[in-house]
Amino acid sequence: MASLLEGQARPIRLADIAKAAGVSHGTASNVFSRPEIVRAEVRERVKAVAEQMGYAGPDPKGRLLRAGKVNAIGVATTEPLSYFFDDPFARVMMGGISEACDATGAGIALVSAANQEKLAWNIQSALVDGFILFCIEGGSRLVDLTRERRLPFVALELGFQDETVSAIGVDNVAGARLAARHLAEFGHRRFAVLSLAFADNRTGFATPDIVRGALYTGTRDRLAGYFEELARFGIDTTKIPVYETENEEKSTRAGLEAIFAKDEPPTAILAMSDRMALIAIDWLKARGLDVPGDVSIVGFDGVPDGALCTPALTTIAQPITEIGRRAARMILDHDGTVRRETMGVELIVRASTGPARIG
Amino acid sequence: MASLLEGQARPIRLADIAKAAGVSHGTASNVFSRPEIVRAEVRERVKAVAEQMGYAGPDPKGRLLRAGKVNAIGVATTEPLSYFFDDPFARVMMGGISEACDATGAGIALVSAANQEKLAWNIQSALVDGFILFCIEGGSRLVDLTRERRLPFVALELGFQDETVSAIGVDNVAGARLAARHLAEFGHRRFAVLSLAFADNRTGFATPDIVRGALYTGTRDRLAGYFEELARFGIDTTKIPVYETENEEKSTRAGLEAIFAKDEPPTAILAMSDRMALIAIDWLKARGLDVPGDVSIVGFDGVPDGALCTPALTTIAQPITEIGRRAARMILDHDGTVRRETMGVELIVRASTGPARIG
DNA sequence: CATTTTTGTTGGATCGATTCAAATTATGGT
DNA sequence: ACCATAATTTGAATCGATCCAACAAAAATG
Repeated sequence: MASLLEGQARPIRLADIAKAAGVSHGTASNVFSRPEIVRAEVRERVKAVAEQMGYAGPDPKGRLLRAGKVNAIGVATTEPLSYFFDDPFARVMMGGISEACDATGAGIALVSAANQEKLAWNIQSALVDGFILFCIEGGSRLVDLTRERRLPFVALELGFQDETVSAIGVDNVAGARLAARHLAEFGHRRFAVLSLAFADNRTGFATPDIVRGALYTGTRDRLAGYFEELARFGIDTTKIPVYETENEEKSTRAGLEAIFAKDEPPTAILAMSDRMALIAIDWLKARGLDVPGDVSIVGFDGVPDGALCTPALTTIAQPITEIGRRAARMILDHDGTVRRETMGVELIVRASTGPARIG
Repeated sequence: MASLLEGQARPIRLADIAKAAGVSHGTASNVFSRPEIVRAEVRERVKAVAEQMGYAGPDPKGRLLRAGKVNAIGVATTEPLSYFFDDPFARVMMGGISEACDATGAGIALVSAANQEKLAWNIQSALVDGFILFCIEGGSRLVDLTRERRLPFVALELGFQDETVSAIGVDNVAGARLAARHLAEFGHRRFAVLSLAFADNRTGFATPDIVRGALYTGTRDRLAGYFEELARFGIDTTKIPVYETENEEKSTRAGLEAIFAKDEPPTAILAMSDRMALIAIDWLKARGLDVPGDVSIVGFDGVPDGALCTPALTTIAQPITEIGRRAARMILDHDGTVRRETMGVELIVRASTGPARIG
């Protein structure tokens, strides 16, 4: 008898309930998804049967296929998953995304992969209605992969000049100019730049060639902004060392070593991220250099940590939370159009910058 | 003609490709999922057709239904989604979960809901293979809801005495005793406790009645640990004010106000979370009280922020990352058994505790 | 050249639900 | 009792893939 096999772990389906309760599966379905349209008596009977058979409720896997909408947005990066919880910039951004998702009841699916094949697979198989892409390293590959899914997506924090992809970024040139002007007005004349990558997997001093061939236009624009403004102050920008890091501890410290090994060390550092700026402050302090007495430093991003460290970091603040909110909304109420938004930035003067030493 | 309707947004299905390429859907499927078993010539033809028709690749929604496995684990809480990125404890925990997920290539789906109906719906419809539950407020409801899904799940950080649910927690009694002993050995005799909730939505001084009827055994155990140990030092624990907060700014400050409004203010505070301890340090400093000179304070949890603030926080550290890793692995390689693990804790002595003032 | 093996391809069944037009039953009015 | 109308229920079709037993064609073997 079938009952002998009942012990099998086969999960109970809606159809099983329908059969057991003696109704059609259409009605059984209604009991769960639109209970008000089924007669009370029948409804209770079906529910009772379901309860008694240990039915887990309509399986979202089945529902999904029919409904089409997942009601979740995917946030993808090439960094490991922990990036979302460790990195201050990412965290603030996720805060904005969370807000927008909470407001509509949507979920968030975190997608990532260290190695390349897995990334492809994870993007291809993510159950989401759209993607928000954190384009750090390898951003272009991420975009290509995502485009194949033919789902709405927004690229964040970057310059893809590719006008066919939706993106939200900040005015990098303007922000960089703000930073440079601030330092120049303090009388600084000897600069160094802690740069983000111009292309994947690069690190070390950037030559003009590298800058010219920049894959990441965000990096390129920030540098252009720095240089344009400094040039207005009559500074020879060709002499300014630009060190590309991976925006983490090791390569940033290496960059600082290299920069300060030169003769004529800088009195002012332009860092393209708060992360690097914070590491730099730490490194300088450990070296016995005073910030801002000996060296002034301006970050970029405006992460909360910058306000808490000593000295508090002067920086170019992006409206990170707002960017996150907008990105999420772009996906949530996607209308098929490509949107490119550029947000303004703001110079926040705190304690890490001061007048250049006379001499 | 059908071609006139081609403009319609109807997405292309695998079956469409198969038809266009003149192969069966079985073969078309193989081209994407097991390309090695289909003849090169056919494979290329199908791929070309797919490319040309703008096929997005096999839709995971379809695949999912067949495959059964989502390859993602859900992390749920009753807090808003931003909790995962704001709260230090949650962040470290998510770090551990991320590690385990990265290792196996699984994704993370964040599930939450402010209001109750939405929570139910979100839990019911989350596309995941199992859940990790952050049982803060309303933990029991979260557990009940999740149980209905009949998917593997683990409850975190808590005392559910319910032995039928898998859980990972710490030895709250032992940890609390460590904290209490440390302060008692410093000669402190006047204590106050900043407590987590004993039941949902409570705040204010806890009466013995409330403690006895505690819904959250984690809170209860910590208090029991404090009291047991202090009693061994001959301290009358019935006199110790215990203030329940919601583990956030407002109620914690209210608690401190209330505690220090009493005559005989404490010289030592036992906080059941680092979060409260950190707020307390801030509050005490603002009030002109020295920590640990006037008041010593011990936290609980061991979040990274505790090491960075001034004075650095003495605390009972949980192996948070390890708990996260284990929880994730419990779901990832679930074997159908109920597992309950209790992890050890550790007293980390930093600068927020010191000898009691003589007097 | 017949027979066995190997390699590729086919198409029906299945995963677990929802939807909707049509059929059935109930209700109300005369 | 009879018919129009409203309230329920039914069952086939659909969502988009994967799996697999059966079959066909090509290659290897005797």
